Amino acid sequence: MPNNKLTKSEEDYIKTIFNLSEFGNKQVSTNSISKVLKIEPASVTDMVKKLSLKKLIYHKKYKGSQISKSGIKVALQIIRKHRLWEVFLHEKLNFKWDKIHNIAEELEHVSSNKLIDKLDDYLKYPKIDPHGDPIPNKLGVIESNIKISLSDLKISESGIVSRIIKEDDDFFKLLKKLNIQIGTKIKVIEKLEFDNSLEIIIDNKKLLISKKIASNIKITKI
Amino acid sequence: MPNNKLTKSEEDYIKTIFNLSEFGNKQVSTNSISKVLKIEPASVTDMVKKLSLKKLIYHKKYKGSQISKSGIKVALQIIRKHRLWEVFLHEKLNFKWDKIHNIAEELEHVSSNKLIDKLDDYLKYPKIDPHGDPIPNKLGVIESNIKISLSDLKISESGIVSRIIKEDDDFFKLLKKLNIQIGTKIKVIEKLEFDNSLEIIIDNKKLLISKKIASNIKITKI
DNA sequence: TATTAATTTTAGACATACCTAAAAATATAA
DNA sequence: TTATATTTTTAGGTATGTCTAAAATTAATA
Repeated sequence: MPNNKLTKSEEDYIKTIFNLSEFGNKQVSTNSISKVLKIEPASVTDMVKKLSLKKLIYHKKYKGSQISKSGIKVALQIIRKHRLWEVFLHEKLNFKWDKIHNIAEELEHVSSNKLIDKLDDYLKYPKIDPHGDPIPNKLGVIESNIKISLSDLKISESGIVSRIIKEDDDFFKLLKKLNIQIGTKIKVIEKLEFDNSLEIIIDNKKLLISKKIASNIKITKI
Repeated sequence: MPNNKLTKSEEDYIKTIFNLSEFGNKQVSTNSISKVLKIEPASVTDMVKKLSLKKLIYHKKYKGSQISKSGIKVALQIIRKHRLWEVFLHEKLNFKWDKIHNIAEELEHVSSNKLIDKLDDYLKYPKIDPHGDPIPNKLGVIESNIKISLSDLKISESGIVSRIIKEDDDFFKLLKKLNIQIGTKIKVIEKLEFDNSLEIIIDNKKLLISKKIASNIKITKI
């Protein structure tokens, strides 16, 4: 049974809980939601109760929240809208990739499904958004095994190295020196405006790599 | 002094008051706003007081409301957004012209001015929307062109439909049924004394339309 | 002009989505 | 394991934007 139309607030909570839950597997604490949305924990408790009544999440007092199947469905549709709008803003309106998030944050709450499907068609069914994040299809399915360039990871996102593009001994040597190989876990902590270099963390050690290096490394987002 | 960001509700009221005021010249009654927005008169009174405090309208108890200069400015920007989105929906996403109004109604409240200016550029600065309504530019200026009401056409005169006044899905549907849209050529062949209905010819077919319908259709005389 | 009708406003309520302060439950540390 | 700290919830409050019912004002009509 499809739920009634959700408010912008409800949608924001569902999206946040989904994002914090790592695809629905983890319990999400009231405090963590509070921090992401910058809303006081007491208010989060209120909303979490409400969403629980609507069966979009499960919630037990003092025990955190877990997103439900129908909650995941809703979340994926919001994420789909967000990312499709990001593609539009970037590709058609020529917004820089770091300027599109806030605008998409507003557009994602426009309700018409017909609109988003037509937009999807117009954009030729893109699989990833300008940040490299995968776009769920109409049914909420995310194509798995999507690999994106390390240089497309956003700040504070992580991934596992899954492919090296440039097949070249010198490049391999360089990577070895940096302790980067297939399977290495990498987290991006900063992107320098100056030359697009990435500051990353590997095994708790910070290092700086150029955009060129990063764009020759494919990773699977985690 | 630019006002703080307005809520969706406030924007809806301002737009409505502007539309009812015929470019700021007329007093607008509480009841007429109530009817357009489908909100009870008592609630309209509340909001009208609030907008008056913000100097977007002038309001005297029991005497109706008049939109102020800054109110007009705000209204024109909302209308600009609405109509640019309509062009986008129609031209880029291939929505039928009678389906776009409600979606644009939501999109017009997305706040970014940068967004709307880039959209304007992307659409190549259109002058009219799919309903034939003029689109204010960034500064709120509307390029004028002389249009008269279909109901003011005389017997045996013809014109091209250039604008639909009443923006309402039911009315759009009716027009579609009658095969009337922007660009349709209409000739008036009779005006009935009985109720001021017009007998007109479209594509060599005669039909009868009420005065009310005719007065909501603007045409350019040919 | 006096009465009736219509419009507009006031008064009091309600839902939503937030807040603060304090209490309750859980987690951590001595 | 008890004391302390942290997290979460409850309780009560606020602003926004709506409502209904009734009072005030203005307009229409007999």
